[in-house]
Amino acid sequence: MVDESTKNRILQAAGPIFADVGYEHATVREICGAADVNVASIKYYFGDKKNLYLETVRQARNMRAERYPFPQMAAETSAEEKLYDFVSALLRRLTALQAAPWQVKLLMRELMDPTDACRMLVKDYFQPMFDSLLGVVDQLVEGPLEPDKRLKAGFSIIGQCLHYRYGNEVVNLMVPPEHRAAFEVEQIADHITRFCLSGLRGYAADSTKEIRQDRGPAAEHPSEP
Amino acid sequence: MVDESTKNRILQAAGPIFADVGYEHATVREICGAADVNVASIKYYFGDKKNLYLETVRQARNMRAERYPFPQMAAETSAEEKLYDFVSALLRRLTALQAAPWQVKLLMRELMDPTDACRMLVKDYFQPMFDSLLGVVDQLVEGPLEPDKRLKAGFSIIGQCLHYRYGNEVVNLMVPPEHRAAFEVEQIADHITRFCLSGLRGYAADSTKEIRQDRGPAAEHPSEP
DNA sequence: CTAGTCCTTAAACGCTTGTTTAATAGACTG
DNA sequence: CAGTCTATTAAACAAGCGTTTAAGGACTAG
Repeated sequence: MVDESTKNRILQAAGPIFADVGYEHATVREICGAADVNVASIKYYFGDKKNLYLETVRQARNMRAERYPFPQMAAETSAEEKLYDFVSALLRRLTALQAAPWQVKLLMRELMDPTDACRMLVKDYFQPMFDSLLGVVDQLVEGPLEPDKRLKAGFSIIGQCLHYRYGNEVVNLMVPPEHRAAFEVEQIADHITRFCLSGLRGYAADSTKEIRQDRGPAAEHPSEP
Repeated sequence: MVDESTKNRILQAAGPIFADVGYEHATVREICGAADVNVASIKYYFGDKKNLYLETVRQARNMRAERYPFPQMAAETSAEEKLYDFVSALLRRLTALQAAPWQVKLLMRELMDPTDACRMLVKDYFQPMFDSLLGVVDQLVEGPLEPDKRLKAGFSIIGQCLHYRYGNEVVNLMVPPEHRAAFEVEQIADHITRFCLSGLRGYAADSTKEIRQDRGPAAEHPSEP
């Protein structure tokens, strides 16, 4: 049933390895060892390592795309609930990344540190998610939002989520052990959702108010050396 | 005046290189070339490459620490204004990172991808910033916040800022060119500040309201393969 | 002057990397 | 059967890496 061809065995072996250690740290010898294949096969089937990586990313994208045509939310679900679902699903994917399938790991790697032409597919993998999020945002504010504000609101939401992945190390250092229990996915999702809901509500409202009193360009840090 | 000793020349040369290309991609030969010094000097003065890196990070931290005892805000400044200043300063540091001094680049690198024992100094470099932010948060909400909520609020704020660095590539891909102009530091800072202000205001208020109606553990994505 | 310490040097070592070669075996074809 | 194309192999290649060696120069102290 499964494709046991040499070429495919290489791809199957390369996926998890690239996902775990990244392009640079992955060696063709390790990949070929895992695939139980001679090193020369890479030249034979893929030309070189870079090309193998590209095909691996492509494969990961396709596998995910057919597995997840991003979750359709029922129309009757409230926008608030949709937001929570989005946030919680994203958080879950990000923080459970340790145990995530290699396809997700690999795509995340590309998201954080895009290589070459792959950013094209980063785009067509993540854009749909983002658009669906923006749809929820639209429902949450009364009246249409200017396009750039719409985008910024979206970034604010996913920024808060992604921080628990990007800044994972730092978060752990800053949360004292006795409060560690309050940082489970559900509770973080709950916080972010509330924060964003009330953030969005007040958002359009006071868009006129000035934050800073006029005191010149002060409060700037001294210029860098 | 300046320390022209061989050891110091190596450190001066190593800093920008590690900052630019990271530990792995930096080669001792390149560093020694830049310092105009023999490769063996690294063994002589630092033992090995890893140790040189450690001393370089240490040096960067010290230089920044004496340059920036994190900005004291005047007591009469409003909390709203303080928040804006914080956000805008952080954004500026992050997005102007292209031209940032190597010390900042290097420390950021450690923040995003901590190596070994260095996370200790990641902590004592960033914790003070974070604490000062939490102080501002305290002023912005009426009544004391539970400790974990306080932390989460802080993470929400810096998460939104950091996203413009971490997700820089993706942001650029998702912002169409005609709205690019609306993504200058001031405007992003303005957005984030407003979003957080109204987020924080409503935050404590509706902490009782349930977001999700009870419909079981649904809306979960299908389990990963 | 001599001995000893500190520093610097060119060269090589040993290892790993991606890539390539050339030989081989098998399957299919005319 | 001879010939050709496909697939696979062990081995070597060339380049880069961090590290080490051993020798010698420059200087100071006895």
